[in-house]
Amino acid sequence: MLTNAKLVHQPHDHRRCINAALAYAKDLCETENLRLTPTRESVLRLLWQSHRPLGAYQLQDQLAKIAGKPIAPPTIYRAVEFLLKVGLIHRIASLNAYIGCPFPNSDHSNLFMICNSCGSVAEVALSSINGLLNRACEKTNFTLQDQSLELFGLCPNCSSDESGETTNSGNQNNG
Amino acid sequence: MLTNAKLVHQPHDHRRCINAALAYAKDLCETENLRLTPTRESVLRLLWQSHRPLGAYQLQDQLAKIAGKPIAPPTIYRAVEFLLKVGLIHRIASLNAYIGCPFPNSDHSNLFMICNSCGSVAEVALSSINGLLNRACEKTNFTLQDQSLELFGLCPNCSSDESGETTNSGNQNNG
DNA sequence: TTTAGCTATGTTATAACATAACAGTAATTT
DNA sequence: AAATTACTGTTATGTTATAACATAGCTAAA
Repeated sequence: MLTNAKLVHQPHDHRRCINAALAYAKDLCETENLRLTPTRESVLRLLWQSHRPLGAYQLQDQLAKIAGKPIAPPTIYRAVEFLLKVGLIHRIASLNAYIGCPFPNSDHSNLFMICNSCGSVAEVALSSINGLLNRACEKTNFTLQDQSLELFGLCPNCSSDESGETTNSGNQNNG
Repeated sequence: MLTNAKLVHQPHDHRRCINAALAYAKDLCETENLRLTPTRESVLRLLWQSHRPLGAYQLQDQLAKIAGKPIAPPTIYRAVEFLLKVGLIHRIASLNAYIGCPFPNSDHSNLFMICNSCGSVAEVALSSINGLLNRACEKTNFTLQDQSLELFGLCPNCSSDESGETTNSGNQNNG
């Protein structure tokens, strides 16, 4: 089971996450002859500023601050579209939000664990899940092309919270 | 594996689907002391008119026709909220759309097979999936509360279509 | 049988998410 | 340098969802 769950829920040097993601992205774009333009790089960086997903309009606000000028929605959606296409980020459908992909180089199952309390999202790649899903699809003659698996609940930090806290701005460790 | 996949993708007497869903809903509401008001019943009926999900504004249009007067969005969202809460329908997050639940009385995994071509949606309840997901959550100390598992691809009918058809209004059997 | 409380609906406005369409600019190829 | 392609800017609009407040109708206790 490949996952960034431990990392997401523990204090860590978050600059490493950002740097690793950026380095990978630059490398990928170089070898694939893709253009990691300033806008795209900024959006990717923003999506790696925490382990919580950001919506398009949150990205818009933050990018506008960085750029020092207003940014229109299409700019964000174009950057997001590119990053999705090349597999550097994911869209969390149930949240209408986007998050950096922690293992963009590996086949994985798009399985997300979304904390209802602090909003953190960990990703899990689990080949046994894919096996089961493939078998279910075969049985029903469904040709599988893509998938979105989203789990909702409480992350380890929020689970152990006896405080009954239900805010979304809680005790996450973003590094 | 509990599924309505075969039914969804074969010609069938669709009135049975509608009648069964309505009968179950009425029974449930009676025994649980809930109110299946005319609006709620209409929305449920609309969601059972085919095995494709409907968006809130599609429901709005169709309900307005039935009612012979304009219907405002909150009316739809309230009915949908109720039906979701009592487990009679599901929300397909990736489509922002709603569909009747084919086995509302059983614990299931909220696993959907969504046809990219004709838009049909079949539901599958697979306890082995739930087992795997539960184990993955235990391993990572994630407290699972809810889930949304959405598979995209081609249904049996559209898979066997050699025509390369990509419309969304295709050859589905709604009964 | 009215009044208090609760549930559901009506209504208006707006928030939040996403894209169409077209103009302009920058990089790349020829 | 011209042609081509990829990217960005800009305006407008489409689509999905909810906030806030008013009204109506049911239910149960006094």
